[in-house]
Amino acid sequence: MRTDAQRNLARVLSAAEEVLTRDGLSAPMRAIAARAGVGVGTIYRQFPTKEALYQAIVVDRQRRLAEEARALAEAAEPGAAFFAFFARVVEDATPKKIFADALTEAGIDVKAATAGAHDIRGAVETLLVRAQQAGEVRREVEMPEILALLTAACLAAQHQNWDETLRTRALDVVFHGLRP
Amino acid sequence: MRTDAQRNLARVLSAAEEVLTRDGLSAPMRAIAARAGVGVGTIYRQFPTKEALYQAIVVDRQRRLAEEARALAEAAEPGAAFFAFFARVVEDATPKKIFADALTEAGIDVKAATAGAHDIRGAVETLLVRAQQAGEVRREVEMPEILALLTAACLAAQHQNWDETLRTRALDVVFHGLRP
Amino acid sequence: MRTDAQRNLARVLSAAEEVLTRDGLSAPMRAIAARAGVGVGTIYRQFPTKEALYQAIVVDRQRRLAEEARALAEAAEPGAAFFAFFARVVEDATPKKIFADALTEAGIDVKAATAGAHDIRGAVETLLVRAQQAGEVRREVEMPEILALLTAACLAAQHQNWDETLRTRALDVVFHGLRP
Amino acid sequence: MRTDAQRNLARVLSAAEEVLTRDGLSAPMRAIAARAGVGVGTIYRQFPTKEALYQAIVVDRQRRLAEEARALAEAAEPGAAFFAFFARVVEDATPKKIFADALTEAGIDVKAATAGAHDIRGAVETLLVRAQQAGEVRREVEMPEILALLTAACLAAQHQNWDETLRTRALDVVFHGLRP
DNA sequence: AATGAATGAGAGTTCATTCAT
DNA sequence: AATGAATGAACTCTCATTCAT
Repeated sequence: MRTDAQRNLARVLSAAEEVLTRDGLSAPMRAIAARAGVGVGTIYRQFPTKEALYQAIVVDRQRRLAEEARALAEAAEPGAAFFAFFARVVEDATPKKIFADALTEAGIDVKAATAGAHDIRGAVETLLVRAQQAGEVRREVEMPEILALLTAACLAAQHQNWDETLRTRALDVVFHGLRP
Repeated sequence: MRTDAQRNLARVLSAAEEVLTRDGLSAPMRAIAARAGVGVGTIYRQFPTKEALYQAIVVDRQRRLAEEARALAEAAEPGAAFFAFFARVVEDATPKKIFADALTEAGIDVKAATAGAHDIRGAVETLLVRAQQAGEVRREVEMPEILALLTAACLAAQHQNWDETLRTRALDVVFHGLRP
Repeated sequence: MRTDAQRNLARVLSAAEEVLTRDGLSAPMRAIAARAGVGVGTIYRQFPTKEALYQAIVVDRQRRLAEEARALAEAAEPGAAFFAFFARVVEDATPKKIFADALTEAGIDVKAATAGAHDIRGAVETLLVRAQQAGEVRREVEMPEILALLTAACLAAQHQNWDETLRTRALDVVFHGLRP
Repeated sequence: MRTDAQRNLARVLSAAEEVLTRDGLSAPMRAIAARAGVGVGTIYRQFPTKEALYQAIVVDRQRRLAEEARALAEAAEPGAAFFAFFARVVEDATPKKIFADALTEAGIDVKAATAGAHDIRGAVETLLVRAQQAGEVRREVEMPEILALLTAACLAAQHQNWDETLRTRALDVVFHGLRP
């Protein structure tokens, strides 16, 4: 039964991300359960409340973002890597409100900064510092505003449904402001 | 009873702004009515649905923003005026989700751009053009990204509850990116 | 002010009959007031409750039906007069639920039978007796079933929206059953 | 939980029939739920709206009426069978407004006439034709007026709360009118 | 005397959560 | 372990009735 349970957990997380992302936090648990092909009771076995399920997705996002950031940390061109990561996150965020929440927590939650696997803050900071050392980002820029700007772009991209043109033009301004 | 009705309308709008702003669109109508010191029926007399009440507040916001923008349009220093308006909006937005909705509509709704009193888009554009003519903002920057960045900052300021320091640092980057 | 009040009373009754008849008892008082061109308060000055207003209309109907019946009581051909009255009531009832209520009260309410102006029961009975004396209606038929059948036809005509053909065919059966 | 669900469905239908029949369509869902000993949510699980619940009862009535009619279709004396069915329906209808609605639908809805199990129209027509072939009902009488008269009697019986005497006397007239 | 704004109980309906199966 | 039927509080909205103007 271990395997079944694991598969169900994965299914639930995936379905919840899809449904909550598309319909907002007010989406019914039934809809998530139906998408996952399980009963609502099965979700409640894993997550005591809807809020807990949402948090689990946010944490999952953080983990994936941190992974991407770490993957770019070794890149040959630190400046390009940093800006690519920034743009990539905003691009993915367009239809996904949850990205912004993931980043919000990263900016606020101190514990998250220390948790190894989910240390998105540390991973992004590595990118930032390397880009600064390469002279591609101004030295006086610090992490809080990076996360703030990243969150802002994600929120607005999702809220206003930015198309590619608008995303490019808006990020151009931000990147211009980050460069020396 | 004309006077009473007017006072009640004002109370309702004020209470709705406060409550919806604080608790989001999911705040119950009862809560708004209680805050306004009226019965729920009194709200429904003026606004047929909750959505209509929300829209009324958004429109009111647009009007106020447009007024502020127009007031700054004659300022002696166009660059300072533009950046001051930008910063002012974000500052006010910090606890008010509704600013972002007002701006989102301005970016999307074409009709809003033509309605005299609520023409926030036109008012901001005047500020932008004058700042560009004064050489304080890059010529290639256009209205869509201005509204997108303004919305983004408002959303994030509210979502993450930006303090003054964070707001200053984040806007510094954006303003740096807008300058030549 | 007496004239104004009287005119308002007439207007209210007329509007109430129209609206309640068309939309049923669940029609809002506002709708009736609007149709009458008065405020709701004006209705409540004349009728303490919605129920009282409805009763007033029923009584008014009874009065009119009784008048029609009395007018036919002197007719040359008693049989034709009786059947004509029966058919006439059903015809008028088609879109007017209130006819049936007026008749129902006539069948039940003993006081109504004694009240001069509203004595629909007495007026119909005169028609019936004369038709029986003329040999056009069977002697063993009595008032209770006459009112019951009349009510039944009115209710169904309104409920099923009888057209002329159906009304004629259904009443043919009833009239055939009443004749010797 | 299949058994519980079935029991609850039966309870809900039974309670709904009783309450809607007694208090009309304006009876609150809460009252039905309380009568059935379940929560309102349980009703909404089976019936998406109050209207749907009402329709379910009407359809159920149609089914039962059609069954009774079919049972009588083989009877030895066609005339007696037809009149017995007519009287039986009116008798049962006395406290049940829903019978009339079931019949109204039968008279209007063409689809109902083709649906096997609910084909009340077809079942009654069989009774009628056999009674006519046996010379007990006039040949010129047709289905539309039969259903109209049946509905009328049911409506009035419920509306005026006919007692046995009144029912007998009223139906005597109708049956007399149907006979040659 | 007339108005209609205000009230608030109560309507239908939804959905997070529980728990019998 | 998994299901989904059941629960009922809470939601938005309506409308009979009251009462300040």
